[in-house]
Amino acid sequence: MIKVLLAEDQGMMRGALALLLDLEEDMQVVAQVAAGDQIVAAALDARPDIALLDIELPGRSGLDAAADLRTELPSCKVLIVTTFGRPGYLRRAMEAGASGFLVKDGPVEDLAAAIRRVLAGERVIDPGLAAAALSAGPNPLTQRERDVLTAAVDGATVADIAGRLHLSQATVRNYLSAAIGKTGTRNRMEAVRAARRNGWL
Amino acid sequence: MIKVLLAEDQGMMRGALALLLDLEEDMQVVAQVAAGDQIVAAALDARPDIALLDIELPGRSGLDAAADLRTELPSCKVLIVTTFGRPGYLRRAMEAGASGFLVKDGPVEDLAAAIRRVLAGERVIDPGLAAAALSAGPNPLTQRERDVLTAAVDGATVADIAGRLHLSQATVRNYLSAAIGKTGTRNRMEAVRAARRNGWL
DNA sequence: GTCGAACCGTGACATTTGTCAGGTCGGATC
DNA sequence: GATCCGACCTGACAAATGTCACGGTTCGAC
Repeated sequence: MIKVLLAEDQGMMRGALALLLDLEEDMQVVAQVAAGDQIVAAALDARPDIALLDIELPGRSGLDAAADLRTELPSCKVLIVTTFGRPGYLRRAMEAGASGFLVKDGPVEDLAAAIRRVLAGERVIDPGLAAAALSAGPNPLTQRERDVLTAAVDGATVADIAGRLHLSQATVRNYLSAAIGKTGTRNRMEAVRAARRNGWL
Repeated sequence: MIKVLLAEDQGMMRGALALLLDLEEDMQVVAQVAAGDQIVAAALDARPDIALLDIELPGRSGLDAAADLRTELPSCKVLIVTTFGRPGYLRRAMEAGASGFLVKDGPVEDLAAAIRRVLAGERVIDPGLAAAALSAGPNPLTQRERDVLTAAVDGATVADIAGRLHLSQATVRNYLSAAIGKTGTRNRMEAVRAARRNGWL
């Protein structure tokens, strides 16, 4: 019997997937969590064979939780199941030790199949997405550039960001300018969108 | 037997919900579509008793499709099932003739229950969300202000927007300024976010 | 027929933003 | 030790943005 942990913040999605997986004769959902910072504790308690992790979760990113899981419970495989097939996400998932990366666009049948393949030792990755991740290259942004960009997502002014990050306004502008240059965009909003699309934030 | 139409762009979610509803003895999913502009055609073909519509769909908004359905197939009830419980969405859904408004956060059991209640003639609306919709008030933005704001979401410059909407740059700035004023924000990005949060776009 | 509201425009102004050319400092790497 | 790179900073400049006051048209409501 395959024991599954399910981390997904959307209640309806979580419930539907749990119900669906429990219908499989050889699978059983032994833990369900809605927040990223509950994943490790729930896994240590329920001892699943595999963890299905969404990426964008409240509390802690599924990618960070995946890395934690690899050290805290190495016997548990990790399968990332996410809405957004972003190149940077895939790259980070692999670096975090995930065994598979599935986007929620595909048919439901893929899910149980992916679980079985991962448990059989395979790596499950969408071929098109893998190609996109390779062609997109690694994240060109430095840590500080990411910080400044993420602080700019909600329309904060330079003064806001400078205050939040304890930087000079001129420095913030320089980082923003660098990020705009590296993303090949024209202003901070385009830079934010480009960085998000690639999973660089 | 309750015949259900399902409109949802995320394949995994759509499949899981269909499977789940088909498990109910008195329900049957007679049509599944992934795009908003296929809803009416599919409904006229399959003649469902109720249509579950997501709002943010490719092709055509679920809210617009709901209005179409009310005229093309009045016997079919509409239940909006969406990720985002935005006040403006709820208001528009009611104006479009929807019988219910459900957010995907809640437990799956709510879905079948909501369908049955709608078919029984009830209106199904989250009480907290209804209160929020009332307190938020109606959409204060004019049509043109909405146009300009939506054209600004991707970080387009004033010149871009003016070109896309065939307006003078000065006019665009005036509309943006008005939208910023009405939303009580400080710049166009905050205005966009505020308008989106309220479902005014 | 008057009124208000939405629509579209102009011109001028202060502020914010993006760019560029510099400089300091610490930690890798060779 | 020289050389890179990233983290910080400064100052100055042009461009974009946001605000304001003002004008005009159209259209529906009262």
